Amino acid sequence: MNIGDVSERTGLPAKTIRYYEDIGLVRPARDTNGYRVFRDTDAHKLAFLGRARALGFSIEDCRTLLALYEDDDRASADVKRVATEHLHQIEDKIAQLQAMRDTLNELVRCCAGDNRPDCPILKDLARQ
Amino acid sequence: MNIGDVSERTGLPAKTIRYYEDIGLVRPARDTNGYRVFRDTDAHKLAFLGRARALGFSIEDCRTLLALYEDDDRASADVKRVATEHLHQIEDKIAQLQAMRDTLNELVRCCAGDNRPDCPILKDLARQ
DNA sequence: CTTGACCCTCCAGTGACTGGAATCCTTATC
DNA sequence: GATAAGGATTCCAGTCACTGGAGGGTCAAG
Repeated sequence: MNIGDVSERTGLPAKTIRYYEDIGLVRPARDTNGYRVFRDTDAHKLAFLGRARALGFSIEDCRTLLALYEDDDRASADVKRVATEHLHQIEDKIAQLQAMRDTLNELVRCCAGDNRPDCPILKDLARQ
Repeated sequence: MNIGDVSERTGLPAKTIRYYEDIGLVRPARDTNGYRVFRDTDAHKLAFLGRARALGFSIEDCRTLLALYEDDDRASADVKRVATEHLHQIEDKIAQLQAMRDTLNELVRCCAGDNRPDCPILKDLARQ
């Protein structure tokens, strides 16, 4: 498989796949012409990475998860730890964003949104 | 005021304040020794920026908001537009993160987290 | 005069790509 | 055999909003 095929299969842009090779997440073979040659296991790994990234795991988490995946002697506790930690970060982020949203909602609600200069949003940002 | 004072007043790191000067958000005067000299209006602007950033506005949004703030002939509609657009982006982000959280929660819930290798989290990531 | 707390500039790095230039390889068509 | 399109390669630079660090100048106190 060339990079275009595996890109289509996994939904990852070719650029991203090259980047993943750069940082050592995959190691496709090379054809005599210099083209990358992806085997099924490579495509499989890339699909794994795509799904882990879609769940918001960092590249370093993905590296860890991939290593655990390939380790037949792993403990599921190790996987769970990574996932739980990530889950907490997501929950923190959601809480942060919700706080922003609530404040913004209130400010937007109070703003007339007309052609006069008076604006509670700016007033709030400029409060002493 | 030197940069340390204004940093303490606004809660922004000195590095960040220098960066804001670099990108033209503030233009403090200079003392003969080369030190930045911040007037109250500069400190006030920086506090404004700090609050806008805390609400998640991008630097470019901050630039726009600051310009509107300083324009006595602004229309509050312009401010409201910026804020509403940002609010929508935050809401989208929250929805994304909640979807991730729900999936992760389910996966974590199903994982025994013991010393056996069998793991539904990896199984899900590796699904064909 | 020294010490320590400030301040300065400039450069490089972060995360995870993404865009673009310049070039090479393959395949199909004329 | 020439040519053109499409896909592959590398390498460099840019994104966003800082942040860290090196190497040096300035100031106030003791």
